[in-house]
Amino acid sequence: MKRITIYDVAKEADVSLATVSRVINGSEVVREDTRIKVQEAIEKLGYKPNAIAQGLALQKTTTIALIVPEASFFYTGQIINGLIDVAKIYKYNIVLHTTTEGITEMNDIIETIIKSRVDGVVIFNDKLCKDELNTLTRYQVPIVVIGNRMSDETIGSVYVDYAKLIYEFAAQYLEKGITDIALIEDRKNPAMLKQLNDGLQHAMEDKGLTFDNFVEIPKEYRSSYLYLKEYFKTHKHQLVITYRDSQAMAVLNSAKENGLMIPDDMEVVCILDSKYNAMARPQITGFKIPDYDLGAVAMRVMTKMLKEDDEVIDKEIELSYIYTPRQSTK
Amino acid sequence: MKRITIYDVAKEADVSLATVSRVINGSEVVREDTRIKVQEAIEKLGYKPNAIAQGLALQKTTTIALIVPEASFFYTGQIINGLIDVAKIYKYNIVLHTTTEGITEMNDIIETIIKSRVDGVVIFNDKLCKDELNTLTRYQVPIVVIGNRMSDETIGSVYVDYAKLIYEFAAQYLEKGITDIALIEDRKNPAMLKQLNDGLQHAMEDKGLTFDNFVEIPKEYRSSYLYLKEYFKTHKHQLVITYRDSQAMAVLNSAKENGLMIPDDMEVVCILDSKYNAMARPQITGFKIPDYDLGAVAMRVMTKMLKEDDEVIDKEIELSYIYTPRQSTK
DNA sequence: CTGAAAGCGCTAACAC
DNA sequence: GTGTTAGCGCTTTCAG
Repeated sequence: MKRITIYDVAKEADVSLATVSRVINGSEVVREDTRIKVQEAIEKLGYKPNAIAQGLALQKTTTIALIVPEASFFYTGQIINGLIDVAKIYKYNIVLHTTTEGITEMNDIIETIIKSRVDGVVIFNDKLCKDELNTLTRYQVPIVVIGNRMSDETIGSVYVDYAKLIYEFAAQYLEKGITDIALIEDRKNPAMLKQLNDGLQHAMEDKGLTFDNFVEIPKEYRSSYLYLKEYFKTHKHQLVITYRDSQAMAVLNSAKENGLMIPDDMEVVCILDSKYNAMARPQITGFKIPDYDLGAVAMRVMTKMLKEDDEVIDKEIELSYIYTPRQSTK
Repeated sequence: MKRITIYDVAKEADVSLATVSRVINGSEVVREDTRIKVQEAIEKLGYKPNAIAQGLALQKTTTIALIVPEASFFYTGQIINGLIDVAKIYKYNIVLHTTTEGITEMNDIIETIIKSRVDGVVIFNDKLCKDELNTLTRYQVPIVVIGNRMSDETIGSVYVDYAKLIYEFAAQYLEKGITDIALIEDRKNPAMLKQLNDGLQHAMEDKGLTFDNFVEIPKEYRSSYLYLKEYFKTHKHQLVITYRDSQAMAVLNSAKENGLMIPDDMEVVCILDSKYNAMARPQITGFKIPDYDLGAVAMRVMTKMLKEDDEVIDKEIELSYIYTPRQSTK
């Protein structure tokens, strides 16, 4: 099948290509019968407008780029889902970029993004440097950041205040006299870790204490499980806080196997709740983070930034979490 | 910053735009000093070639579309990771489409894909109809299907033979005289289910038996857990087979709470292994499916199909699984 | 209400 | 080696 263009349709319908263009774009000014004539030609030829050519002519691609660390974590998946679902509503396409360590230079991604002339980019990335944002800004690409609070002429953000989350949570425990609180984490996500650290620190300081119970574990489940199995032979805390579900499970399994009863001997909480937390035994307490909404709202903010009218919009949107107590805390 | 084009660079470097085009595309024929001159102009102006315009001129977009059911399952995530990683090597962009139930019509996706003139599409979708493939084929879009075996002039596929997998597995058990085998599954993925069913049926028939132990459970963990908690009050099998990790865990938890010991009273196996299977207690036996590779190989097949030379390529690629025994089977 | 023509930014013959 | 020019397929004034 030969590539069929607007020109073929024009000939078939015996009108000019301008008219065809008008009916494609739903212009009001076309007379009913010529519209029908054109529609039929389109149908007959199986014509589909070339979005690339449209993009060139209109100087916009109706696609936005999404940068995530990697696609396989449940919450990144959810963010992608949310983002795509609302992108669909506004007819935007999503081109996905991952910043897999060792495989991709962030710079390369930014480079291809600029070349591809996307209308905007949504970034959910942990180690996100100001540099990258700057070059994007230089090329006037609107940005929405997921996870870090910030805003600017062309930057918006959607985030959860983890510092506050952990502060409030820890404060409760400290209030009850429980002060041996440990944070068990790899350093995969420095920005997040900083927030958690700050919040915890803050809570401790309010009680005249200092926080120094940070336990660094390996990045993968298996090795952290083994690591912790050793660790809990000689250590124990009143409360252990982890970030991801797999980390909480490593704690759970290794502690149990060292004879520690959860939650009686030690309480465990996982910041980023997931369905797997409810499948573990004991079920793990967590905070429901609105991951799907982070994506959805980010995309919504993006569409607003992309609209021409200068309606004032809120460029920093904080989403809230829901404490979800289960069996791993008292 | 004004949009800067190849023309600006040409003026700045005092050459024609053809020359600029040549250096952008690494043409050999440019003299060294003019190349440098142009490079400097590009640098100075911060010029980035417009991929849209290139796409128009070259009749190719260097982007391929990926269709998945939804992004949040671990294995879809892995497929995406694999696909993107190799796409990166060949400089392809990935635009991601999800077929979330109720939100998207498959037809709409196909429509936007055709309009966006991607160079190819990779489909990992369960309820994938021949219809959609046909319209894609009609517009001569090369296709690689993940998960179902098929091939054609413009269609390739990468898959795992689940029928064989389950056949071989079940045959072993039947050999030992274990015949009360149940398949516990929702009907989210009919194509997959059919394969499993066929394989199991086949194995049973080889022993002069028939398979009729299909137990349909709800699609979400929580409800299937509750469903099974009732079910195991009055039922019990020698071997239970599930598809996804969450289903296996629902079985595990509900069975345990009904006093069934795993694996002594009942063995459990999960077709699609995941890291969570190793976190459960008892740890769940499964089959490592090369999800990352499914994505990676699919993309590799795609690049081969896209190459001009008519090197004969294998368009049906079967990947293998690895049986991973853990504690939930004897 | 419809058509003619310029332009979006780039590539690829074809000249020179 | 480098420049000229004709597209790639579509949108959008500007006339009529």
